[in-house]
Amino acid sequence: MTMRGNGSPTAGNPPTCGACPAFQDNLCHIFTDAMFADALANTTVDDHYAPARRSLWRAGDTIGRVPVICQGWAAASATLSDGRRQILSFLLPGDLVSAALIFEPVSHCAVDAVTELRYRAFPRGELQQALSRKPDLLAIVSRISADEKARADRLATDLGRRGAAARIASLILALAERLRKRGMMQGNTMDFPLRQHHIADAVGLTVVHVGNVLAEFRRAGLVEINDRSLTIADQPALRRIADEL
Amino acid sequence: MTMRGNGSPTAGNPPTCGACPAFQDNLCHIFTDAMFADALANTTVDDHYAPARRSLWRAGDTIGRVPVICQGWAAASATLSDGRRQILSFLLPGDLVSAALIFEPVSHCAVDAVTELRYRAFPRGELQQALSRKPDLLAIVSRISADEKARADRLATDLGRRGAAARIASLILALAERLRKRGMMQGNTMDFPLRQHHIADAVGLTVVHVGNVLAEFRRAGLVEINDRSLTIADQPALRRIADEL
DNA sequence: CGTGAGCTTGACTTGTTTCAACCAACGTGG
DNA sequence: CCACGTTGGTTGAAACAAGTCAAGCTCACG
Repeated sequence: MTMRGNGSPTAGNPPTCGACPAFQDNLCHIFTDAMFADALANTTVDDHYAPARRSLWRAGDTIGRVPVICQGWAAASATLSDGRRQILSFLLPGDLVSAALIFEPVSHCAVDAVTELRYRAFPRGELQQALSRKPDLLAIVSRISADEKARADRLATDLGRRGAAARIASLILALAERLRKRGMMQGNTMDFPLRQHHIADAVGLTVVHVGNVLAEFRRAGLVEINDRSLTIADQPALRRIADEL
Repeated sequence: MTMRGNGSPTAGNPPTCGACPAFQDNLCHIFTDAMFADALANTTVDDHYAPARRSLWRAGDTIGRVPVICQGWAAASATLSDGRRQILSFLLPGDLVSAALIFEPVSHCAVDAVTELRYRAFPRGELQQALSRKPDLLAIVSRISADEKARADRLATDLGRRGAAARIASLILALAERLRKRGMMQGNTMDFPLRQHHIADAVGLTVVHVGNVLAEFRRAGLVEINDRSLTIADQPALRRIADEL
């Protein structure tokens, strides 16, 4: 299955996305799910490409279609008036950018490409129709939405009640977990395209402090990071740290 | 409209909740909305009462019906293994405890009564049926769900990227705003049943520090707090603080 | 009258930020 | 080819924000 240029219609083709390996639960990649493939059989689909570091949408932007990440990582974030930034979630291949976009065409946070990125946009109207036709789809979407909410709540408790080391350990473990579900872990190592400033903005710390904690993790033999790849060397210990202070 | 005892069915009665004043948008009190009143016309409804400080549900609990707050305040929170707690949102009269509960019967966070509390529980099955029958209702629920998500994201950015004073000011303003929509503000003053430990758990600080900041606010003439009631004395200044550090 | 929950205040400690300097890798254009 | 700016990472010292510990106070309640 190959990617098409911007806006090229592929009516009749069950829309799939060749970039992502096997998916093991219905939280991911819903639009290529058997049910959706049926519901969206004759819909127009357009694919998009963005280079690393490109801003895709800013808070308040109108998004005509419902985007799904196919390849690469992106970050959804909120920016304060003085420039401070909080990354609210990392978007991985197979992720709907936001479940809310199925119903409302306006993004409430900014989205930036972390790596080179490919995403696919689906027409909102047909999605909604499919949704009201098949209650099963509604269950899936509500599941995705609940999952987003659970992740946001988890982030809030991490930021509010955990120390630096725990937040960072927690982030690493959560990403590993999500990647594993997508079959994107090789043993205990994963592609890790995040810069320290991404991590800092995600866990609410400064870049310098993140660097220190990460160095500490490396010294303690918890993780190894080189060349945009991270391996979890001592998962039990990392998990212990994530649960503690 | 009067309250009934636990579990007493009121079939045929459009379910309303006499405790809450006028509601000005569809985010609140959806179950008494004209559309829902129709959809749920002959459903059984049961009312519940809980004294202040009572725990209603713990994380992971199964909740048979979908609860809506009628009177009083509650807090939804996550608790860490060592007892630290993060309040994820305060539930006000008219609030659905969680939109996710419409689709799944298990709560992913704990809920505690802040004040003496009355809430009403609706049968999930009939709610879902009404939802798939009328697409308008789906729009409303998706709106509520998006709103919950936006609030969670807002909380995360506050906790991750703002200082103590800003977080507290932000909380006060957000509560005032929500109460105003419900017609529960008298000018610039509101009922304010929160203890300092609630605020502390909501903004991710210690009780002592919250006390200090609040004292500072009072000294600066920003707010007045006495006898479980809070009045915003200098809203512009408070707003400025909420946006800054 | 005692008890416990809630608020206030002060002294001290810790975690995190800020500021600054420096290095390595990389791409660009002369 | 080299000089150069940019981006990302590392390290150390000093400043600051928030946490901890502790004591004393009020008030409501039994």
